[in-house]
Amino acid sequence: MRTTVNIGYEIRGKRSPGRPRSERAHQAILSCTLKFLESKDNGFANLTIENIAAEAGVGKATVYRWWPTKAALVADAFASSVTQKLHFQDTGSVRKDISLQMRQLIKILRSRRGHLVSAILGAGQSDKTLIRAFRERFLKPRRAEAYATLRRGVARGELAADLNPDLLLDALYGPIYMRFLIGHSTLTPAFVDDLCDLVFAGAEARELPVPSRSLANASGAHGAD
Amino acid sequence: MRTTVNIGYEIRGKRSPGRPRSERAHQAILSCTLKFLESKDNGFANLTIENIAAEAGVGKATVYRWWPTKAALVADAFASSVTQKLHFQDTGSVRKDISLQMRQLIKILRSRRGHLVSAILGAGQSDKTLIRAFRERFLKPRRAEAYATLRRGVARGELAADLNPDLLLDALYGPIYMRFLIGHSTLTPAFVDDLCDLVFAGAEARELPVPSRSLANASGAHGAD
DNA sequence: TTAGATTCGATACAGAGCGTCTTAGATTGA
DNA sequence: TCAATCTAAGACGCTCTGTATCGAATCTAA
Repeated sequence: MRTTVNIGYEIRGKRSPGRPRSERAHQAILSCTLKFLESKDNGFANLTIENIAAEAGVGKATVYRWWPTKAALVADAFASSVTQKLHFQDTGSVRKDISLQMRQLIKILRSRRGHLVSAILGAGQSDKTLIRAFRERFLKPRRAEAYATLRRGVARGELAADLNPDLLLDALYGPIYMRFLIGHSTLTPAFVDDLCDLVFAGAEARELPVPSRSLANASGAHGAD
Repeated sequence: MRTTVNIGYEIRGKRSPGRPRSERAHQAILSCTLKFLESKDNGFANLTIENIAAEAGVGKATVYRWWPTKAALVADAFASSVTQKLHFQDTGSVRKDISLQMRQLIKILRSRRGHLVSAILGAGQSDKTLIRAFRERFLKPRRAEAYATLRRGVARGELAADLNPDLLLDALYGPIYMRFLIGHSTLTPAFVDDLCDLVFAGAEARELPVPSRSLANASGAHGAD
């Protein structure tokens, strides 16, 4: 299943004969998919290939040629939209670095882009391709950055060295995703602050910093599915 | 929209004339819906009313008569299946009471019943009726029990009295739901233990127990949607 | 310049499932 | 008995699916 944004032709100057793929059509399809999913009451369920094709001024077969399923299309649209505005700073304080990024995340989740995330995660519950795309293209890169941030905190003695980084990150981000997906309570900056107060209180170093073991190989800490 | 399990007839002995509703058909429909959603690769998306009707040996119109949408049917099926095996004990330790219940929860989520939960939460992302049904019928009753458990902990001086109960509960259960829905890591009893270690460390009382304010009116702490 | 390859937009097609409706029969209270 | 309400079965028009076909367009290679 094709789930990568891959123009497919013109690799090292070589190009197979034939009419080249229309980049205009490609972009129009992804753009219309994003626009559809970001709008108010639309979700994965009522997105139809026919609508997207018509909206993009494209033949239906052109969509099916490049994306075998609706899920693959949405996954690519999501990947092409992943914001670059979600980074960790280096303020000298882990707690500050992370809470700032958490604030950025809830801002995105509460914006129109949030609809896209809930569409992906929602449809992902019955389509493993989608949820995998979310993990690989969204979660994993951000985790990699977070690991680096945590390692800085350990080196500065702010965090316990033997703390499991995935445990800490899930404790911080899990409540955000839970509130986002279940909607039983609001996602506010004050909530982020309180959450950080609570979780970091249990994550602080209680002895002098020692060479980290569990954080040293943090990037390999992803468990199986 | 009808989303309550309501037999509808025979209220206070009064019954309108006409053939009574077939309880056999009613139960067969709910049962087949549950069976379908609990099986391996089935989700809300590929559940069809026609299949359910055929499987239950029931006319399609009989389904539509009682449930206006697929979502209402699934919500009712879910409500009729909500296990009674998910309660909090009173061991004398909040941490123990809650971690035991968390272990029960992950056991359910990892079982066939977990498919039902992910189907509800997944489809709920594009159907507010469903996600509301989950909150009202599953989350809220369990939260009410959890508040009581936390109050006991405050009274015993195990928890800080000024701690927001929803914050603490989201910090504990959010990571479970996140792992369950995103699947980036596993839901094991060891994870529950580590998570409790981390979160309760920040929730412990650091002064003598005082009369609780935020926990006193905990049952009214649910925010807006 | 030409032949072959590949894509394009458009549309036709069969199939699945939707939600409504009709039918004929069953079961109740008045 | 009769009106009311339910039942199972399935016909109906509709939308969307995913595939196939069409002539036109655009590229490489000979």
